[in-house]
Amino acid sequence: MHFNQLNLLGFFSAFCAYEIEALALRYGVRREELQRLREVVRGPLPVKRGEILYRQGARGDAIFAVADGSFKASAANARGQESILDLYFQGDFLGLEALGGETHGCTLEALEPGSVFKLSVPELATAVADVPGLERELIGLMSREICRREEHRMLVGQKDAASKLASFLLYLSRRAQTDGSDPVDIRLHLRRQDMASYLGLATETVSRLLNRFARNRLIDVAAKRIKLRNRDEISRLAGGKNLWAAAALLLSSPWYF
Amino acid sequence: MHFNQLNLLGFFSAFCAYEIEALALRYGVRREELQRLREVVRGPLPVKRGEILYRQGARGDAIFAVADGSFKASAANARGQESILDLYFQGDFLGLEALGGETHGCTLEALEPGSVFKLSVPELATAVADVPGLERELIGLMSREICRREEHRMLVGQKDAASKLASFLLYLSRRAQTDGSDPVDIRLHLRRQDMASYLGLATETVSRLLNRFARNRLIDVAAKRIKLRNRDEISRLAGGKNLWAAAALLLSSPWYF
DNA sequence: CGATCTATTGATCCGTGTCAAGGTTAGTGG
DNA sequence: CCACTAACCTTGACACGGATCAATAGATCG
Repeated sequence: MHFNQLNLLGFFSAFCAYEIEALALRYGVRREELQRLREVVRGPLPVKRGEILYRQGARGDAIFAVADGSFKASAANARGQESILDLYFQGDFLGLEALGGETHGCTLEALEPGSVFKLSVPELATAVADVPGLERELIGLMSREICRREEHRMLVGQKDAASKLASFLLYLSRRAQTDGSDPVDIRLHLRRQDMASYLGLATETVSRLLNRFARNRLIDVAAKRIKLRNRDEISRLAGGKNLWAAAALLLSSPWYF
Repeated sequence: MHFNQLNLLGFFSAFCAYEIEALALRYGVRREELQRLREVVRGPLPVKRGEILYRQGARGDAIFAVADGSFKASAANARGQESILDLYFQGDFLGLEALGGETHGCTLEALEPGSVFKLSVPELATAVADVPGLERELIGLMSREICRREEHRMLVGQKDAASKLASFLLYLSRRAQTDGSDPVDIRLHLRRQDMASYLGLATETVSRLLNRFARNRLIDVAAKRIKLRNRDEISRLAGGKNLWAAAALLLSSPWYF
């Protein structure tokens, strides 16, 4: 058995809806392994808006896969105020940082009604012995998680506020696309305050920028929705002052050849 | 067999210096498993200052463990200029983000003469079948890597430049301590330019701040060395304007009880 | 010992945080 | 269904931190 990023969620869905026999046929997996997995994966469990999946400091006894909806990870920073560390959408796995046996470093809250699959960590740990390829799949998940977070780190590292916001919009669009949602008319259940925190900006700056973008016909802003109208211009903003120089430098950098 | 964070590196060191028989006795590991591991781990391999372990875009066909020295991970950002994504010290594992089978997202360069253990990814992938607990150990490594990077993300997310630098100094001190180096007199083979990039600041700002800290008797600055003289004051700076408020809020937050 | 890269220091200016006030939305209870 | 309240968003004025430009001094290396 070998899972991969795209089909794992679909597999979970089928997993809980179908009989073992049908699944074994459909995915070419041995019946005993499936039986074992069914003991580990629970769901899809419905979650309400504002529901907390786990809190900062709690034991990492479960990880979650987002079946539907969106979630925010937040933590109290050194100053004591909440700051948004991460946003999760369909297909993302939550709580991987606690797989090493440590506690959760952040609090996870649902931004809208949705549903998740829940995987108990202790049960997962024993199941890996019975299900070949499962642990390997976990490694793949974590490596992708590292890359996903890396992207956010580069985002908050940007100096220009407009670049940050533009990059953020493009990221949301990309995510919507892979989730099968509309990549142009983006639904986003996030307050300005949360966006600002996620981007490392002040609330007022986000508000000002969104409205400036709207004035310049780059986007349309509505409640809980942002529509991209001029993607090229947004990309240009996201890339910094001159993308051409970047491209030129990239082409001349040694590893490229 | 069960490795853990602290002894894995020591295990590698012993691994390459001793005979299989002696190791099997010392660590209580079966001889066949050791034989298998020896095929995967190479080193310690000496590296020169400025040597590149891998380049951005290269296939992720190996991961490395730092036996000695320090390394910087850099990548060309959207603007085309190099930016420092990460710093690695003794005991850190490099290249984990490529374990999922993807390419390296950054270039890895030695900051000083040192040595590394090299683990071939394809060989590692086959070895996990023979060595129980190895894949599980990899998952632990990656979860810690996620947390380590998270810390950096919070660092670059800080607004105040002095906070960033102070946090950075404390991080270096903490790392030096766990590596058995002097946590007060920190060796650091890093140009101002690289520090600035790592912290998301301008070179001049770093220079000014370091000298301001030195003027205020917080630190002593020498070539490739920084000595912490007033750790309390540095902590205060790192924590933002008032650490007390933060502590109070933390104590009153619901998950704490 | 010059050539090149790196660090320091000063002057200036722009961007964004902060404070303040008013407007809008959402959620609650009568 | 509407009044009421609290939370959220927008907009303006202002100050300040840090980026940027520029020029000099110091370090490093062949």
